[in-house]
Amino acid sequence: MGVTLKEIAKLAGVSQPVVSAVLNKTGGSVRVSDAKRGKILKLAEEHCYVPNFAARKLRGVRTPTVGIIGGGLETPMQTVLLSRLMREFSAKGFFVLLGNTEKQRGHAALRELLSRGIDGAVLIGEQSKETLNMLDLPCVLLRSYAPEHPFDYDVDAFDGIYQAVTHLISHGHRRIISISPGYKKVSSAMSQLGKSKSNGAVKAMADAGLQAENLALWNFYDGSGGKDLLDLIRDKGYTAGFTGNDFMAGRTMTFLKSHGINVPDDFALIGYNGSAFTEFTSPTLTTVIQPLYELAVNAAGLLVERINNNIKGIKDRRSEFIKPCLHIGGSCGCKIDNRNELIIPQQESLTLEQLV
Amino acid sequence: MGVTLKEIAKLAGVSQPVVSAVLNKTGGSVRVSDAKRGKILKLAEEHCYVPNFAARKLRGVRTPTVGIIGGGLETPMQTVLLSRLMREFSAKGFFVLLGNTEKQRGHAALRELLSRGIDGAVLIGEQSKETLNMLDLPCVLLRSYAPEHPFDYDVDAFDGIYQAVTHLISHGHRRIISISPGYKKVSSAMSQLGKSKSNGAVKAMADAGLQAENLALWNFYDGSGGKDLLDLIRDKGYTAGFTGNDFMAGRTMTFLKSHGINVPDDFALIGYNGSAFTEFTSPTLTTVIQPLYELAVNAAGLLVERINNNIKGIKDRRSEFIKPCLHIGGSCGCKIDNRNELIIPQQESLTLEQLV
DNA sequence: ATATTTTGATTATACGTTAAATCAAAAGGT
DNA sequence: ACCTTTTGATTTAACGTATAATCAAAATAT
Repeated sequence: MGVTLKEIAKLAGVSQPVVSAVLNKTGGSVRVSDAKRGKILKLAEEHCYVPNFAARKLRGVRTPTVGIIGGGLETPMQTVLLSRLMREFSAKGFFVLLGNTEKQRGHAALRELLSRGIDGAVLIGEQSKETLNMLDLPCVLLRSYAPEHPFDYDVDAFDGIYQAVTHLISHGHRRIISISPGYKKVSSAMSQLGKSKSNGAVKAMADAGLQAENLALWNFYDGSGGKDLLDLIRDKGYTAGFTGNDFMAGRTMTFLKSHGINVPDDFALIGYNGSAFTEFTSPTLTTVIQPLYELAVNAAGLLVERINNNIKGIKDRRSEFIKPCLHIGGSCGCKIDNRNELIIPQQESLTLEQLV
Repeated sequence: MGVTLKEIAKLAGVSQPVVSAVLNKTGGSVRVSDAKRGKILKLAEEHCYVPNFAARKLRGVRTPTVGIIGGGLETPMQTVLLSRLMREFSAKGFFVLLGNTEKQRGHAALRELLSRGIDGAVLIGEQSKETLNMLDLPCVLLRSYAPEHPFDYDVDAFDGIYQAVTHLISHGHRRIISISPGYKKVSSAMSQLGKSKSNGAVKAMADAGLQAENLALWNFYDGSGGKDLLDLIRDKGYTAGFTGNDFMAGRTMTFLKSHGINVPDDFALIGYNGSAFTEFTSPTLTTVIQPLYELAVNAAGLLVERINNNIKGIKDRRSEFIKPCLHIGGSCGCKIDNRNELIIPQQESLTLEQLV
């Protein structure tokens, strides 16, 4: 490790607390002459003194730090959320520790962060009972997916799909396909999310007086090469659909086009997420924008508030759903203006996906 | 903070080192009876004992940890690199600390990580002299952009653009436009990257016997609404171009199409990055895939090697460029097959951008 | 000239952990 | 019965830092 206070003290010919006092400006009842102060500062600079975090921490010096568990970097949306959370905490003066959720279970990741002395934690996704029990510190739970699971903020996926399906119905569609990742290969957390979305679709159909059988489910990962989807469209009278994410929507559009099925005239499609690339499909993709920015801002604000007021544990959750926003493109059948000017984003408003 | 060894010791009616010995299995010359061992383990479990990281660290217990500086989450490509680095380090048993580069200068971020006791660091992008001087620990420098700046691995942006331009020339194009972010609003690091790319383009032109004036530069952010670009294409005989990233390429395609300029017949276009969405443009976008995976794997491997062999400081850099790969789509004029099967990615091979 | 304050420092202590050194008692060997 | 080994612990010390407590000398006050 680096040079210590004691070593600098020896070089400067003073005792160690003097050095500590100089470098911290504060320093209790220790006073020091200007001559020695200068000497010490110079030596510290020369030897690249960096305070030993462990020692300070042990001593009780607080370095505002929060941990984030479960917000992996595997998907773009996770990344966006994580990025925004980090920016928020950074702006509020907190250092952020990311739990290694790659190999470790959420539980082990939490232990790791706890041992490093976090002041609070954001937990993303469903957590085990074991993990929840250990949460004797200020924390915020996000995106639990499961209604019975405690949470503070979550994207209202139910409403997102409700909006999408209602919109498709408003275009006159009566038989609609849910194109989803299915339950075969996804995590239990995602299947909970899938359930919320399904419920949203069912409710939208019911509110429009449509029977449940008018809502078909097709598993994007069924491995049939899309044959079943074609059957639904050509033979069973389904005229619209929505997908679990924009990528699936893009792939589906490409597939349908290659089979002569025109989007949106023959089949209307709505994606999910609000990925930046939805403007590049032909037609542009109508999509459900997840309010991740608001989610991150709320989460960071709430956690800092709880840290400041020392509110520990997982009681008294907010249980607040944030509504997504339907972003209209051309894939749902809406008429949209053709731009003939180059749209250049302002530097200030560049979103994550728009940059390099 | 949580419960301490001393507290558990008191509850168990033993001295504190006994508890330490039980919970660490190792424990020096301390021996302990099975009865007390059980009692202690039970108490630790009940009280959710988590070792104090600061105290262990101070005591000299090594927890393999690396820091990453400058790999922000602002752009998708940064994210991809970061994600892959984290996965690599995680797999090798290292905890990863991300420097908060949002507000802090790289220098302050490094101090922060150093104080937290990292065993090594990956530094992404150009670093200040001050930062480089402080690097008295195992480290790997990535993506310096500036040739005079020390680095271990970098994407060969020169070659990437060389490949792109050479490819355009092979399609018969003689006058080519570099559509770049320009120098107005980008960081100095990016302008260095821009220089490398420019040099690659110039070299490709020269190798094909084309004069420099056949290479036009157009600043995507010039605010002209694309007028100058249209002039270049309609009046000055430019028939092809390449962009600084895929997003700019997508926007450019949309713009050209709205003005009746057909891609690739009227104007051939190649993007940069290898973003997943390039398959969704019409025609699909030919792009330069950055070898970020290889970059991350190499970087992680080298850093761990340097940590293990205790190779400190910034001497003896690898200075190795990794070549990008030109991914052919339809925007450059190549004939590509029309798929009529739905392409479903296998779960195992899902790339970052393909998931939700 | 003596008492008091101010200045400029030193010594001591504690944070929680680990490991070495030490120690008492029980068990085993002759 | 006495020496040796083994078992099961306790006490001590150290990591680097920050602060309280202490102290000596110089400056100031009375």
